[in-house]
Amino acid sequence: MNVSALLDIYSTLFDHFGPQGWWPAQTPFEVMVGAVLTQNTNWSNVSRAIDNLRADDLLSPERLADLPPETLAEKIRPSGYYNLKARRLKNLLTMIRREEPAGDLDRFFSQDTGLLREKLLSVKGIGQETADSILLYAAGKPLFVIDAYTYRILTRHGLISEETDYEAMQSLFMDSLPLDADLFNEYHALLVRLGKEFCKKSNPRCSACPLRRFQPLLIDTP
DNA sequence: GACCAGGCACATC
DNA sequence: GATGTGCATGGT
Repeated sequence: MNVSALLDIYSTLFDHFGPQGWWPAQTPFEVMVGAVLTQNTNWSNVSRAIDNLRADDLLSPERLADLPPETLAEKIRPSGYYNLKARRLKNLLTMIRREEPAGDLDRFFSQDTGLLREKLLSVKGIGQETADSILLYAAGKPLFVIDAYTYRILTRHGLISEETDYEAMQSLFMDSLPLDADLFNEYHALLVRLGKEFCKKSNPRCSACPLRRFQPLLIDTP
């Protein structure tokens, strides 16, 4: 894997799908909430949960922090794992309130990226993908987000081994591409788009995949 | 009814 | 350190 291959894949995806306009949210705080809610969950379910919060005007750090955990859980029920995710959101809100009592997210995000990432990762329920999603899509930091689709796409095309971990995949992109938040934003969104349409866990539509010329290992199962 | 979806923490060996 | 399991809804 080298720079030109990664850029070649990017161009191919962009030419095929066009700009994805990510993240699907109205505010940075909404991105943070969505990043937690979408853990191992279909976005359409997350969207319902966020609609519930928006309908009650709860999409702010202060108002969500003041909400009883049971009430929060009920609001986000459609996103699945709702008790777990209510706790995770509460953990995140507690950290933010400790860092920024006024709930000033701009100020929070103006910190050093590495430090910010550590603070996010220290929250129970925020792992690498969720942290990086928040950093890229809410804070605009140039970090490449790795997810299940990225892993599946790269392994199925024989571009990485199945043992490759999160950090190694992230380095793959970040060590060769320019550290550009707009590029990383679009690239990750395009990989998800490709994953949803062509690289599902079962029944991959490999023969119609825009990246088919990159795959030495074709998996076109009946 | 089985399988899947933009993870993560924790138990157990 | 690797591997397994709980968490849960809604769509296909």
